[in-house]
Amino acid sequence: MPEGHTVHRLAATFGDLFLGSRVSLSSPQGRFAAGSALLDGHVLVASEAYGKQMFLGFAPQPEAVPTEELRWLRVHLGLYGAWTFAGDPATAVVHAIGAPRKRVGERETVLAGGGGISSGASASPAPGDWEPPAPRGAVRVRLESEHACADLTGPTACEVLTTPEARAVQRRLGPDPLRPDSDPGRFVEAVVRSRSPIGVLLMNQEVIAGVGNIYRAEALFRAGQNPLAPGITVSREVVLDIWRDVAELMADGVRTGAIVTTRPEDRSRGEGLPDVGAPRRLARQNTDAEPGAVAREDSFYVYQRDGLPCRICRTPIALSVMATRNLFRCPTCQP
DNA sequence: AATAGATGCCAAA
DNA sequence: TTGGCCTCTATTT
Repeated sequence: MPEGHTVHRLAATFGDLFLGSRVSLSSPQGRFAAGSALLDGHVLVASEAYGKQMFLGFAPQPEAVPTEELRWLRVHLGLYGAWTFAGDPATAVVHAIGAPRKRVGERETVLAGGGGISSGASASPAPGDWEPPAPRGAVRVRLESEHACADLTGPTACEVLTTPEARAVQRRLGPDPLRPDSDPGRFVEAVVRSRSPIGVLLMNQEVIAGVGNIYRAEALFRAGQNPLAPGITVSREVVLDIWRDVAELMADGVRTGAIVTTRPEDRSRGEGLPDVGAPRRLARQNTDAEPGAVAREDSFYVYQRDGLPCRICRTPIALSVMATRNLFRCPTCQP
């Protein structure tokens, strides 16, 4: 269950692991057999994220190929999609999973050896002898190089596109706060010209690309903004502040692999506030066990904290539904 | 064993 | 607004 920060990490991971390498593609599950065949044996020459979508560029040979002639694998993880990586022991440790999967001990690392999640006992093979682990579950696509492999499960979109087709997809997306070339003004104008609630606009990928349900809820809380307010009623200044805040939060997310929107002083473990309670459902963070990582129950102001007291004013967090998704809000702090 | 639910999104009504 | 899709995990029976 990724928002944009996860996809940007994934694109970076593919760059680390496969850029410049010839890769084989297969579809262990079978549902992407035709697409895999189109790219099988090609060289990865580009790895990019636009909002929640990742584009991997392939060329038939390593020699320079005009951009117009590349083939692109477009992957959108949707709600459940995930990538898992494995690599030989010599391969640098990298990061990134899509959907959080709480298997004991799982981290954002490349799994050395053939054993999958907890490869454990078996002696590491010599780098040259590395064999990728057997696919686990319904693997739509496997990318495999000499030293690493990546398995995709459960994507909402996975297809091969030409360059113009890929561009057409990208053009329909709003500015992505994680891309340096993005124009905040496009976001601001789209919001202040719309009668839709700002809580809907933030989830609209044509308005801003990469924001999902957590960043929506948290950014609106941090702005003290009622999600129901029509965009047209919000000042440009406030909208621009929201852009800047989201950009910073998401950049943190890329760095750490986890969404953390609380300021240290607002976390229950910190000074000051008495324990404000754990959520009843334990959503997962990729970095739970990481030393220094912020615990999941301290990471958010409102997301999945319905019924719990607001960290600032103690009013119970309210839950409703907006744009088909759960919306969390503090009725007092976000009037 | 069965079900609910998840950081998403589309098409049909 | 609703149903459908994709997959896996945690919770409930």
